[in-house]
Formats: sequence, C-alpha cells, structure tokens
Amino acid sequence: MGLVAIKNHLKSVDTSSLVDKVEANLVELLQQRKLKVGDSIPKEIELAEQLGVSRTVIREALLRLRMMGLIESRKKKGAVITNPDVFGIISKSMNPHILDQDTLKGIFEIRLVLEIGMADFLFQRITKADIDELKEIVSKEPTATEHHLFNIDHEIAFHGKLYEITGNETLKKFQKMLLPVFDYVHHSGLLKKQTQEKKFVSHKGLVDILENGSPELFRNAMRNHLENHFLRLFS
Amino acid sequence: MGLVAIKNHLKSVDTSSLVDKVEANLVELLQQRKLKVGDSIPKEIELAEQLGVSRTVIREALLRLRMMGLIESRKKKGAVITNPDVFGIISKSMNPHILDQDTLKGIFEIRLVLEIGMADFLFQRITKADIDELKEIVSKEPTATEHHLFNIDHEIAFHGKLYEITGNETLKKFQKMLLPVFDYVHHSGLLKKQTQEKKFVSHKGLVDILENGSPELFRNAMRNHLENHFLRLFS
DNA sequence: TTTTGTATTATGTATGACATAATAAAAATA
DNA sequence: TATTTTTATTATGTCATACATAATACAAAA
Repeated sequence: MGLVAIKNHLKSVDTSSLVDKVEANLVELLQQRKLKVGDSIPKEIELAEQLGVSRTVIREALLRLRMMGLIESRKKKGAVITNPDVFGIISKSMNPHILDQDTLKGIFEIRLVLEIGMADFLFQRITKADIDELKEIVSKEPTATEHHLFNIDHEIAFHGKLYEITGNETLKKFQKMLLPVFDYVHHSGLLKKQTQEKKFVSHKGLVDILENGSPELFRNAMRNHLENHFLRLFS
Repeated sequence: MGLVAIKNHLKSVDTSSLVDKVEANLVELLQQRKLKVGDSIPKEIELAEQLGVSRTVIREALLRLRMMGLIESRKKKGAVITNPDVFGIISKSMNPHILDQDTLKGIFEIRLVLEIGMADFLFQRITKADIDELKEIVSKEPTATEHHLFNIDHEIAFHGKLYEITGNETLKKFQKMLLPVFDYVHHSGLLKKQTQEKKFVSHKGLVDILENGSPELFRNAMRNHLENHFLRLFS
C-alpha cells in the first residue's frame, strides 16, 4: 500500500479538547430541550458529575456559552438561558485599534451599503411621527461655522433615526456596533483626504423624498448624500 | 440630606469581577504596546504574578480574548496575537435554533439590504474575468424541473460571487455568516407562504446590467430580482 | 543532511478549599 | 397580618497545587 493510499484511508483524528466537547454538548442541550428564556440549567457541580469531567472544564465551557450570549450565570441561581444578543457580543472586539486596516475599511464600506440598501424597509415602515421627528432633527442642523462635534452628533442623530425606522432591531444593533469604527476610519488617515466638503443631497432632501418619493428615489438620493464618503474611497 | 440628594452623590459602585478587570487590562495592553500579529504575550503564570491574581483568573480572561479572536493560545508557545476575525467569532451563536424570531427575521432582511446596497462597490471593482465567471455560473442555471437543492447551490454560487466582487472581505464573511440563517428563515414557516414563484429580473439580467449598466440600474434590478423575498415580508 | 529520539515547557485538566453575593427562610417588628 | 430585619443556605467566584499532554527545541543517530 503506497503512501497516497494510506493517506486516503486516514481520517483526521479528533483533536478537540474536552472543553470543546462539553461546549458542543451543552449547546446541543439548549437546542434540543427547547428551553425558554429564563429557564435555568443544572449547576456546575451537577454538570461535572453528569458529564464526568471536572468543574474546571464545565466552567470553561459555560464561560464560552456566556460569551456567545446564550446564558447568563448568576450567583446562587445558576445559569439561565438568555436571548443571544448576536452583535452585542463582538462589540468588544470591534476595537478600531486592534482591527487591521482592511477590516476597518471594510466596515466603513458596509455602512454605506446598508444605508443605501435599506430604502424599501424605510418606506414600508415609516410613520407620520417618524417624519415629524426627522424634520425636527433636520431643523436643528448646526451651521457650518459651529463646532465640528455638533455636526457629528447631528449626523448620528439623523442616520441613527433612519435605522430605527427600519424597525429592524438587529440592524440597529449592527449599526450601533459599526458606528465607532466608521467614525474612527473617517477621522483617521486611513482614507484619502477629503479634498472638498461638497454638499450634495441634504438631510432635508432625504426627508422630502421619504415623505413624497419612492424607495428608488431614496436610494439614489442617499447614494448622492454619501458621495463625499465614496469619493474618499474611490477617487 | 434627603434620599435623592444621597442618591445623586452615590457613584455606581464597581461591580466588575476580577476577571473583568484583568480582561480590560489585557485588552489595553494589546492596544498600547502596538503588538504585531504573531507576537506573543507573557505566559499565564507570569501574568498571574504580575497582576497579582491567580492563574485561574488569568486563564478565564485569556479565554475571553481568545473568543474575541484577539489571541490564539498554543501549547508550549503561549498566547500569540491574531488578527481578529470579527464575524467568524459570532458564527457559533448564529444558530437558527437558538435565535429568537425577531432576530431571525432581521437577519433575513439584512441580506436584502446588503445586496441592493452593494451596487457601487460592484461596479467599482468588477473585472472582465468576474463577468465571465458570472456568465459561466448563469449558464449552468438549473432548469425549473430539476431538484430544489440544485437551485439553492446555484443561488449561493451566484450571489456569493457578487459579494466576492465587492472586494470587501469583511462583507463576504458577514454574508457567509448570515447565509445559513437566511436559508433557514426562507424554508421555515416564519414568513408568509410564497404564493407564486414569480420570475422577475433574472440572474442573466443582473449580469447584463453589471456589464453595460450603472449602479442605479443595478440597485433597481436587484430589488426586483429579490421581489419574491420582499413579498413574503410585506404582503 | 535528514530523520529519529529525548527533554523541556506552557497550556490543559483535575481536585479541594474558601470567599462572596444572591436568594430563601426564619425571626422580629409594626 | 403585613412588612421589615436577620440568619442561614447555596451556587458561583477565586485561589492554590498537582499532574497530563502536546508542541517545540535540541541532541543523537542514520
């Protein structure tokens, strides 16, 4: 039997650690038992006995689940099932100082993609009250002479409200997570210098379209509104 | 001094655990020291001594960093800095069986947002070779009579290629993470039944636009292409 | 020079102990 | 009785120590 023949017969050996197995075991448990949020799982010691491993291993596996947002462990009560907050979890590793340049730039781009692509959901779910609120925000738009920070706050208020209107909580959380990174990239030397702060479609223009226009119009308007960002990426 | 006055003077007490502090400490270390990928950090025992806590605490903090994708610990060598794979990390908690309905639906929607909003990046970065590859994929489109699974594979191949063309690795990873969830939602009873599988803009139509059209045209075409999905959400 | 064996070492796992905080139960007070 | 205060209880949080295991470096052998 030649070498190749041997290789083909070799199954890759299970190299996973004990903790890996316990983790998988527990995740499966959560899925199968259809445990509701708030239900509690067995105590660490009980799990250790049942699965035949030390409490150390159990703790480490539980810790992983906790980091995945699947459980919350509280003293005395033990661990309870929670609704995993998908994006809340990685917020911590969403640290501009740690991410590499490509990722940072990628995240910058993703925001642009989202805001252009969300048009249909905006039009589907926007209410009169939303429009009023947007107008209110726009009316408080800082003048060009005012401090830079006011502008940032205003930007966040306006665009954040848009995410809110989509009615998609997950999307909103996603934005909240991306925001600091976007801001960092915007102000770092990572992108080309903004040659000129041209004014394209304004916030007010966007609101007008939300009130009287269509998703198609809005997408193009938003694309135009974000032109300065695109210029820094493409030119 | 009344109760309210007292309350206002009370600073919220630091309730964070030892592990929390050590974790923060280590993250800060990573940021400050400008450690390159591949650099290794001190051994667990050394860290324990330096920070004045037990190895248990250190291990738990390191585990968190590991889950955040900041480090990779390997036997003998110790922990080394890694490039955090922002989305790879949460893939594990991206389990359709564990996420609640709202989140699932939200993720379904996000995919639609992304594919409509990515137009500008497609046009900016697409190459002749990409178009050829897309045409190749389209040419292999399964007929309506063929098995359902072929269709799914084809869908994934085509749309996956689009993400690839954007040149945004982070976006691509994001899609890879969302894909199983999207698929799950699509085939679960979570959304309204698809009354009729209408054919709108085809894959071929999209490629034509990529070759000869504009981002604006593409956005509208993609919106139309995804009409069946939108119908299930909105009607 | 390449392979094979050996020693080293840092993480992985196990065990036992105590601290701490959240809860439940009991006791005291109105 | 209802409400507050005290006290036990208990499960997680932390510590310390010991040994297993696997990855690496180094020496020895071919």
